[in-house]
Amino acid sequence: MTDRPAGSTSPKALNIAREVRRRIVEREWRQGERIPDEADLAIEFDAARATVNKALQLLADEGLLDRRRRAGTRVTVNPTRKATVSISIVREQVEQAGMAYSYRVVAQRRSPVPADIAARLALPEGKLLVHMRAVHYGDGRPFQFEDRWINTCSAPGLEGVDFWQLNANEWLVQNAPYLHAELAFTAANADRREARLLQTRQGQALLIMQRTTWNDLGPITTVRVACQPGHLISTDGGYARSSWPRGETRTPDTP
Amino acid sequence: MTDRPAGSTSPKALNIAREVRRRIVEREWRQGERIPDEADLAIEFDAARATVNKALQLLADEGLLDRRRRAGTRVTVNPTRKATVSISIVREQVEQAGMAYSYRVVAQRRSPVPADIAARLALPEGKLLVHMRAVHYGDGRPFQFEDRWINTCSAPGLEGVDFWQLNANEWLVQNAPYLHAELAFTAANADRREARLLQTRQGQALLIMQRTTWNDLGPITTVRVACQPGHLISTDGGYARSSWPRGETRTPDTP
DNA sequence: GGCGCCTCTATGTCTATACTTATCTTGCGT
DNA sequence: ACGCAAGATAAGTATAGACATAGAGGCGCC
Repeated sequence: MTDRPAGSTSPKALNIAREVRRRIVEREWRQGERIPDEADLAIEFDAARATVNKALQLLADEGLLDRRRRAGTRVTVNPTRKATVSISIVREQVEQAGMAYSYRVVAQRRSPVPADIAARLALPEGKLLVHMRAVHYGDGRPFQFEDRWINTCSAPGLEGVDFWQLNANEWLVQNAPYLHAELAFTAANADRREARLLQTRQGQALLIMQRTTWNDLGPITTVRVACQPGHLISTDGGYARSSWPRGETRTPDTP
Repeated sequence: MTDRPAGSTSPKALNIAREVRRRIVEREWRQGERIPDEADLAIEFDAARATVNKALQLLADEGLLDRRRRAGTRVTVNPTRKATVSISIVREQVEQAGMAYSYRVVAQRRSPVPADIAARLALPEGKLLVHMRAVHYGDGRPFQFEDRWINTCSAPGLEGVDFWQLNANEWLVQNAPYLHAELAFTAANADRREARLLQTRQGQALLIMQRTTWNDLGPITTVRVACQPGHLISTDGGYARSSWPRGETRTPDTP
């Protein structure tokens, strides 16, 4: 439905990229081998060098090619492939799953940052930040529990906002675009509070997502999100801008 | 050390991207607002339209801009920002952490695929695949436990390989480049086997990474990796190729 | 032989130009 | 009023040409 990258009618650069990728995957060009230079490929594919360049850059970004000036382009030996995780606001995630979204603030107050959070934010320990805890629900069932610290200094306009009413997540996304973000995943056993708020048992393994954002004024917010048990975070396709079937296209047979 | 993107001597397209990003972050151009078209920006920045295009494409990929033909470019309302996880071979991860890598195969045999794995691979249930379990160690301590299914049909040349000796992970990376990959994270409580192999207690929360790769012949391999307790998977910076000052802009005071 | 300088090459980047394509706008005809 | 077609516009893509620059390889000097 989205599109059918029909192998020949899509943009030329993508066709070239696809063909080069094919040659690598089918081992016509093997790991570590040098491939023809841009000028030659331009002739072969009857394209301008800039177009070939674009295609090869794409594959280099994917991690399939190694390119160096003067040395030429070669197939990566131990490809470090990249996958991208898309972080959208929770409400959208929930609604996209066809559930009704709701949200409850569990606690909110200004308090001094503990050492670990301070370190993460590179702020002096004990500085007063807004600390809040909230639960996001889908169809009334707990979806995520977030424990967030907000640095009002980096989020002008935040003073007058009442997070008991407004969703901090969305307010920040819409009003405090960031320059830099860090994101990490880990797992942890649910403690008493998490178990209660996520309506599960203590000790249950939870996927933890930790996220910190900065702008030019400094750290904006750091949040630790505990996902409902069994929650899955999946990444986009194997190569950038690919438009692989959204998942359900279970190719039924494989000869 | 790495580089000093001195704000003006780096590639023109990146400078433009940086400036546009700044205008968005500092809310000169607000969410939903339409920004000047490429031609105008080209004039303003004294660049060719192609250069501006490149810059804006970059920001669109980051999720900061929404671009549509004829409609122009506007600042995304609810930016869905993307982060990328880099997946390299385990040995490199371990060695990069300054530890000595080792590896032990726990089990390997051909066996019929159970239903869940079959579904994931879109293969008929019961098909004979290579099933193996292995543990990766860093400095002798368990680092990851992997449970892998390999479809020999999609990995020609694999027949003659002895995985009791060779590292499957590396063999596959080097010999079976893929066209498409799926990657997902979740958390699970360690079962008896996992607890034993990872030298932890049963019930310990583990970060689970599930990965499946495909080439044009079909599914190649699917693997479920259980990481050592506390393991953190972190993503690259908030925007592509960013190089945030690794520490000096620590605004020490915030009035 | 080893070190450093020079050269030449393949990629990196930009430009000006042109054409394509999606889609918003306008205006015409009924 | 309404629907539809024509036009205009902004992004998408490609191209030829140019210059910049990293860096591999060769040369010569000591």
